Amino acid sequence: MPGRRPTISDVAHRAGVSKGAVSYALNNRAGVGTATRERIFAAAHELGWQPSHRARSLSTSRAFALGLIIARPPRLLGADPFFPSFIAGVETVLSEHGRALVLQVVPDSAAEKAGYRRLAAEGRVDGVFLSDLRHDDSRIALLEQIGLPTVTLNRPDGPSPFTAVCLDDRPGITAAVNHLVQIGHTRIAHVAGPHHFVHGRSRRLAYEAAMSDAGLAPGPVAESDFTAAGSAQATAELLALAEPPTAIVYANDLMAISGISGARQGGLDVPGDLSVTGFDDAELAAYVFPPLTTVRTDAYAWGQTAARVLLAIVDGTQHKDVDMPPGRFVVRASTAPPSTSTERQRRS
Amino acid sequence: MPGRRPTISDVAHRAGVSKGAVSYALNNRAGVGTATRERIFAAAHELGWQPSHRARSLSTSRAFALGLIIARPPRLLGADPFFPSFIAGVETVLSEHGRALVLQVVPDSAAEKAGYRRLAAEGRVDGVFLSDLRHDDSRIALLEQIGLPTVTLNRPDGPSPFTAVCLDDRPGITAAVNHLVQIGHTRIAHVAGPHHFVHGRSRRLAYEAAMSDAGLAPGPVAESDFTAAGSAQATAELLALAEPPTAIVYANDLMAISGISGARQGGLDVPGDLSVTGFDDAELAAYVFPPLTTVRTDAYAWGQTAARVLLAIVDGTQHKDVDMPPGRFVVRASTAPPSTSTERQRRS
DNA sequence: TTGTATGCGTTATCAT
DNA sequence: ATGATAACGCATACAA
Repeated sequence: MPGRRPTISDVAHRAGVSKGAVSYALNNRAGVGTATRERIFAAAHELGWQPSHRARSLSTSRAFALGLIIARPPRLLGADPFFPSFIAGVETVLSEHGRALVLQVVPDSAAEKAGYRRLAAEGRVDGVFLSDLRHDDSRIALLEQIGLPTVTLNRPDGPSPFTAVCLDDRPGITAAVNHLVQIGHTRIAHVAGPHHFVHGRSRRLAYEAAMSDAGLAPGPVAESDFTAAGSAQATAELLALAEPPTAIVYANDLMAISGISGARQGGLDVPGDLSVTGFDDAELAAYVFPPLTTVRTDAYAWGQTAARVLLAIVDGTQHKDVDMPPGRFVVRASTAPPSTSTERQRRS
Repeated sequence: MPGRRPTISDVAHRAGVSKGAVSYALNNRAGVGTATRERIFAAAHELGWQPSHRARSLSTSRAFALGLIIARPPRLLGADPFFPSFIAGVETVLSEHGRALVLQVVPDSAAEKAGYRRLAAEGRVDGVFLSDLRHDDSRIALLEQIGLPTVTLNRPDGPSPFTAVCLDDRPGITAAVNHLVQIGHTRIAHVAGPHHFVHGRSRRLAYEAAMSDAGLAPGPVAESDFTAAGSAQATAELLALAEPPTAIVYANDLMAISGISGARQGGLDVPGDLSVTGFDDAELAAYVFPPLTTVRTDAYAWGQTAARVLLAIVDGTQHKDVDMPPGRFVVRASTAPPSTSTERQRRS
């Protein structure tokens, strides 16, 4: 039989035992004597046998794969450093466990739901990561109904039967506001992500709380969409106010970088006339001008942990929620004390 | 039989025919009479039957999935807008065809090879996309030996049995150089990607050819690594030369943006003292200061085409190489005529 | 057209 | 406790 890959029957034949025995032995399960077990191992090794993933999948009704669906306009996807890093983290764990990652990228939420249905119906995956949580997220109910094991990235704001792996973004935002307050800013604005995203909302709330805690009225908030284009518009609006902010806390780096450019385009100096903070600490953040003060989050580690938790759940283990260490605030050169108010007035 | 999903046998039973007949009917193949065919369709519909992906996989020895392995340091992955867009394009096609994408992210080339072996050995995928081609790419031989159907993104510089889907980056680079020459630059440098990458090399060669064609000696070239950090160093080296360039053609946007910052950090004005061009046209390119003159490539369309071609190949169709329309040169504000030489001398 | 064998590993059942 | 046997899952190919 040249070329044909050896099957479990071949191994059984060679070892002079039954298929069943081989299966038990190779899966390290009781019911096989030590001597036979060794004979089976030897035979398997000599034949170069390795299990057929497909046959295994069929007989165990498992996919040995996990799924991730990303719902974003494709062109914008590239701008966000989160997913690639997250996926890389997931991968390191999955590959150790012989699991694969099935990835889907869809343009909108409707396609996303169809995607989950399909992954489940076809049995492509044993579980999924649920990211970019939304306010009153309808995907929770869908996944529960489908019965697909799920790990959510952060905690949904509604009821959820799923384990959550969380990376609290509030401390980072709080640190940013506190830093700005400490160096003398009082008119601190926020460019938020969409409020229908849990992380858009939670960062905004953290900003508002930190402002209040500092005895300041939460300044103007412009809701944007995490994109550079959206930020350009939001920033322009804020800077056009009668009393423009002296500092802006952005909900991610991409918007912050775009914001810096917008300010400069408008003739402002950063950080002289406007301080800026970001969130994520993308690679580029340290290499823009001025280097961006931001919050470093470890998406890679998040991916690793989420993968481990989901694997455990898929294997039937209960798992309680996990909290990742929150992001660390990194001060670079895009923040500085505000110029004196007379100077500001002259400019605006 | 509550809860159990209907099998092909159930359908056969209900329609009063054999399993085989059902299979033929449902796959629209000859050998089933019209009347029976309709009976079978009705039965399948009533039972809500849908084919089991796993059983199909086993019996057809196909995975109904395609693979992509990305070998990059995870943290840097997020910076490059190419893969997310490419993947999104791939996905749109695959989902139409009921195929999945299996993604692997690995830190280095050794892990990548192991990855291909595993995908093939486990029969996880029916074919793969080969990206980030390298000079004398050893993966070609590996994939050929494994016998995994493959589509390469761009043409390898060695012999290759695989179909290539190409997006020529040379016209874009040529356009960038020509543009700079036209507005008066003569000392035009290049920050290249690693030469062991085909696209690092080809962009450099295009730069050199364009310079020669313009009657200019190809200026200094700094080989870098496509990252912001690498670019910062390369840019610093170029600007420290006795005769620093008045313009730099970068091999990608990320390096260009970092380069702009580096120049500004060094007290130079962009584009006043230094013109800069990029490559990719990432979303951010239009929203940095100054907005980046660059080459827009359509990674999304590239992904779609590559997916279609690979699907055809996997289905047994021969396919000849495909050429995508090359990137379009987009002029923004990071390029301008050079300042007079006296002004430059004063600065340097 | 139909019945049956095939692909492959897992697992429940049975005999020792 | 150890091992054999057979059923299972499901679509497809092929002989009947």
